Amino acid sequence: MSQANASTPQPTLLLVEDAAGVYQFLLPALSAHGYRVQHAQDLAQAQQAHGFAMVILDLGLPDGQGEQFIPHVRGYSDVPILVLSARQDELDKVHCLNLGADDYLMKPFGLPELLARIQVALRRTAIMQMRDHVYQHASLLINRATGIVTKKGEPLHLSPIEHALLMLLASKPGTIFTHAQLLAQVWGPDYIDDTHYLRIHIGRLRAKLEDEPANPQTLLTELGIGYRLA
Amino acid sequence: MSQANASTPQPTLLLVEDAAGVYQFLLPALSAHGYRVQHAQDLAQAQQAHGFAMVILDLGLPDGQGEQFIPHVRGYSDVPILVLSARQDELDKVHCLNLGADDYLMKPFGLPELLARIQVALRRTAIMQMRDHVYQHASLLINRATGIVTKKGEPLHLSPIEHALLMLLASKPGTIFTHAQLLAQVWGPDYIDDTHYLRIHIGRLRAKLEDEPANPQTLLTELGIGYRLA
DNA sequence: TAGCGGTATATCAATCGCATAAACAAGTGG
DNA sequence: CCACTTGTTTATGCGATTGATATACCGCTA
Repeated sequence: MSQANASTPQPTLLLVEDAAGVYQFLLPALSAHGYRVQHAQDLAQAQQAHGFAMVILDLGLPDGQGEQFIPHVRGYSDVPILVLSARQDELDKVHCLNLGADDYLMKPFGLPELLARIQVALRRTAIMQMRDHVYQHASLLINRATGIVTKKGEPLHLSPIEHALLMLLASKPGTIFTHAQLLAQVWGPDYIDDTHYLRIHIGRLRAKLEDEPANPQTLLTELGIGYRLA
Repeated sequence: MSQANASTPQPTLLLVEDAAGVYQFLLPALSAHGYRVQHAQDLAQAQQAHGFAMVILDLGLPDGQGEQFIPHVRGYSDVPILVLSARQDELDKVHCLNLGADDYLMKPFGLPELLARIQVALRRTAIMQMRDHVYQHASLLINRATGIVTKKGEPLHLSPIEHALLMLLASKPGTIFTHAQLLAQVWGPDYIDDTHYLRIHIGRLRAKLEDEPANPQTLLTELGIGYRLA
């Protein structure tokens, strides 16, 4: 797998590492693989860092203070935390993982494994972010961030009301939205009784985004309750 | 961190493991920590599995076929994959991680570490966040957040009254709701004496969500008082 | 064993809610 | 000014849901 790509800039890693022997090796190695790296040599520096996409934390810091950094980060962020340690104690592993770390790599480790595990962590967060922004069902794709809706790769053109309806439903796929909720959100609070509007526009939406509009697989009716996305 | 809690069911794990010595140890251990486990002894079985929240894959299968399961799963799902292996080869680790695995644990490993890494994977996929909203009993799942009810993984279709009744009962599982409470909430205050409505619709609910409707295990009668969820 | 209160099930017709079509009004851009 | 898109209204057919009635059940007691 290629590590770097001109059109997809790599994220920044925060390397918390006090041992010169380690960071003098890791810093150029990570850079060589396309990562930008912030380096902190102690907790104070680490706590001032910002803008990083993941943390590589060496527990070799004195007094076991390194572990404290895990809940500290977790207090404000969900970025992946990969712990490096020379300790062989399994309980220490479990402790760190339960504190909120995502991975724990024991020294000595090979650079390929470290790179692979960094990739895993970044890939996982990328998937989660995509999941937050993209809804997919069959050949239908809804990008909530951009508002773009495509079917079989072709962009769909939706009217403002259709768009608002679909975005609302896609904001919580699977969740049933009641008629009143949809009407209030899309048309306004005064329209919560005009369910016939809803039927018409749901019908038009289905005509555009269902393979068989008469047999909806994506935009589903909850009889007597409302609608939801599959 | 507590592993199990009667009212907050754990997700299902798919354990792909052919060695009896391993699964005879892992199956009860995982169950004891509150996980439901599907067990597949070979790839064919594994590929037929569905409904699991994560995969624990032992690479001990013959011909290195275990690795093939990783891209297979990735073809349709982002569920976490944790690989177990006796191989000490670092390249093998890197290979699996690059194929899409989320973690790689070398034998011998301790149960606490395995459990911690399972927790990490599930935490990452945010499945744990759903727990507060989900009621489970036997194969019945009620997601209060989405309003979706499934039995053995298949979504159940409920009528509006059935839905309202069940959601009300599921709002406080175990609590007895009197006939009057249910009638007032679902039908309206004028109907608190029409207990026969209740009987009919409880019966219809049971027909849909009980294994043996004639012998209810989930939606229970409190004679002379009302109904409750187990 | 029959009777009783409370509960469960079956059947069926009336009703309700939904999807669709068609027609019309309003707005937009060329 | 016209063609086109979008939003609203009305009407109709269909299927699911509901509630009424009748009947069956179950545990208990006399």
